Amino acid sequence: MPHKKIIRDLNLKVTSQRLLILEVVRNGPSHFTAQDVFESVLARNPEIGFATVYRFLRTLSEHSYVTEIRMGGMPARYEWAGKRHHDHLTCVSCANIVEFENTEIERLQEKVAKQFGFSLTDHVLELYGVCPECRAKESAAKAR
Amino acid sequence: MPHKKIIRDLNLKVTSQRLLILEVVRNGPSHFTAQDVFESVLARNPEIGFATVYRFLRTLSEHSYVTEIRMGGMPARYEWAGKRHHDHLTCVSCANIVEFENTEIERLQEKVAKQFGFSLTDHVLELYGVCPECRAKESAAKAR
DNA sequence: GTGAAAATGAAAGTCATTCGCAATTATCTT
DNA sequence: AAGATAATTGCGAATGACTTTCATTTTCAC
Repeated sequence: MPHKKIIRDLNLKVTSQRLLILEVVRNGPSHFTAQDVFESVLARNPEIGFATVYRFLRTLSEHSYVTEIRMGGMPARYEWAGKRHHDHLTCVSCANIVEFENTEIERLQEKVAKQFGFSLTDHVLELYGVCPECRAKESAAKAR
Repeated sequence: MPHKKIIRDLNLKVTSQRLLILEVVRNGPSHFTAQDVFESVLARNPEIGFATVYRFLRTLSEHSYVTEIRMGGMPARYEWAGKRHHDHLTCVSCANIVEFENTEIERLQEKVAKQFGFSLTDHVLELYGVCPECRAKESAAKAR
């Protein structure tokens, strides 16, 4: 979908800043913070304010164009929501993020909600661990 | 375990403020924010500082005496970690929290981590939905 | 083109949390 | 039990991630 159409779908005016933000969000790395986006955008247009980036990212996430993940303390991470639903497995040592999907877990979540009479609207599943590379490094360090 | 012993186990000095904080944490509601604790503690000792509560709660959570749950934006919620592991199902409408445990989900999480070669250290699973009471209210409101 | 309404940038404001530090206290040491 | 000593505290100021405000541009429907 062309970027202009996305903006119009949101009932917003098409501005150069919004186009630039979309450009960066869709062509950059898949996980990014508002700060990341702000910096990339700044490089191409030094006249942009970071409030504009925040504002637009918020709007995009409210309309499910991007997914916002807020884990305690640290800045919110975003990602373009085009792809299928998935959760994250994050390395606590190097911050590398792996995406996974597991329909079995999803199904069990629904089941739990139903058990308590809740209608499920959303969920957060974030796994934390040590990735293979960091595990290797750690055992190497221990052997030394 | 007596509160003094808990504090000594942490290699900390036994002070009246730490004892008071433990008192409040262990006898109050099971889920609480630092602000909640601060206010309860203030009622019994008006000479206590906010930072002291935060500092001690942080230490307690670092040593797994309490569990800290930080969801984006809002203040961190804590709970005494004595009980068995569980996750939360939170009502987005009235903020009521239901605890649940599901070993099947836990097992699948381990499996996912193993698939990617990670050793799992931690996880966050928070389900959001509308509780039975709020669902009833909502449909009543709609019918009006 | 024109003008009303929306968007923007810069700066100030929030809010939860953390820090710096001088004054106070708990726990040795003797 | 008194003093030494090192941790702890309360306060206010600092931080960091947003969020809002508002005067000034821009956009776009006519």
